[in-house]
Amino acid sequence: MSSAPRANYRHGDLRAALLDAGLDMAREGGPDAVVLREATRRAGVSPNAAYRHFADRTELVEAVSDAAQALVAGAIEAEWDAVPSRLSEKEAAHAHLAAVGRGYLGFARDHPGLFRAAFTVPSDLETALDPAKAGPGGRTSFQLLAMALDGLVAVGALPAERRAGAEFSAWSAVHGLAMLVLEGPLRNLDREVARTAGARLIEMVDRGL
Amino acid sequence: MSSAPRANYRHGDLRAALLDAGLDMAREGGPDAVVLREATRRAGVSPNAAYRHFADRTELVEAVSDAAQALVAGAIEAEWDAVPSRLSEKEAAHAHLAAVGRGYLGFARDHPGLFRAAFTVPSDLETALDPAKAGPGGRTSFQLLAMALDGLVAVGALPAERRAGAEFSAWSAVHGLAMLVLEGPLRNLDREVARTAGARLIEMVDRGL
DNA sequence: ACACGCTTGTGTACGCTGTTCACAATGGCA
DNA sequence: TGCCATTGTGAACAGCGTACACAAGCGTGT
Repeated sequence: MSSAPRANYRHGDLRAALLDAGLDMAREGGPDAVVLREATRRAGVSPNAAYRHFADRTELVEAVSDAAQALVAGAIEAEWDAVPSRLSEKEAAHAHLAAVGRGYLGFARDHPGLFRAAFTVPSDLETALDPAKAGPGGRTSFQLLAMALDGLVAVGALPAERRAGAEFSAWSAVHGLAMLVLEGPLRNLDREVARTAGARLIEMVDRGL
Repeated sequence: MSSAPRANYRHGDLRAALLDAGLDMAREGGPDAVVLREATRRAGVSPNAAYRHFADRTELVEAVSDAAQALVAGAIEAEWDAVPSRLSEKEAAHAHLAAVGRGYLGFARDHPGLFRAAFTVPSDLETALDPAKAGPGGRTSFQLLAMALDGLVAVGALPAERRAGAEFSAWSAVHGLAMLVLEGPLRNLDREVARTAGARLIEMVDRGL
């Protein structure tokens, strides 16, 4: 933010500034566009200063990824909360699953660079509960998906014996569409077509799980 | 192949040699590992020689991508051909769809670098019919998927009104799992778990399309 | 047969990247 | 007040993609 040449030798919160710059770059060009030197430049600091806060370029990218994942979780939460409250239990359960899918795909559409930074980078499932990746509501996108699936089981819309591993199937479906459209062979797919493809995909998941 | 310092000033087929080197690098580290200078080094040639055959690094990577897509198509064809011939029409149609999914996921598992090079790179759907991306049987993976879906419609296993755009849903599902496991948050998923997740995913697609 | 000229490979150079090492400023704590 | 761990700086290196000018080889027309 403050691009004025700082008075002090010390920066104040360089780590945050670098992460911020990294997020900006990821927004514009995905994880590969996160370049360490440029981040230090934007923070008004010499290149090597970064190494006091990140061991590596990859460590910076990972921090950016975590932050981006938190943004995704926030987008999903927003869709979740927008589900009308006057639905039957069963309708609500289906609606929540669809909301998770819509939130995921919507974020991918609206913030392609951040989306790719979030999910195309080292950071395994073991740490899917890491609060750093959670949204304002304190839940990660993975946890939100799991909640939706539990809801389906609770109302009898999903047989309990098919619950195990259902996250993987549902997640794969939306993630695949997002990747195909963002950086894959569906890159040039018409925006509106992509949108309806998303809707149809979510139907498939709901029906097929 | 011939690493002996060539006698001639001319190389013979430098383009093929560069592409070959590129494929090797992609095999080991995905599309990002395809580095132009290293390719020329492996071909025993000066860095700039590459520019006589590829305008860009990205053009080299695209050539590698096309070749990798052809390999994927070949893997899918192999699974397709392995479907037992003594099945009922209906069983065969389902089996062919599953074969396409298995071939896709199997290739991703066995050749992660090439898979990513194939599908995570510029090259839009418009050119999905490009023979350069076809397997030995002359069909691209996209065409094979379409054939499987047509087969389902033909035997009445898929309502005709749901046929349109079904490629996107089916493709998204398998592609998503592959990407999550290869370079996403499911990176460290146990190999066997990933395998059963793939099987379950294919069931979901078959049921939900 | 020979010279012309297009194609293909070479050499040098530039700016960019990530990263290392030795050094300097700073501020909190004894 | 003086020490010292922390945080920033400066210079340097190798590797990358790429541009420009030049050289070697081959095909062709006369």
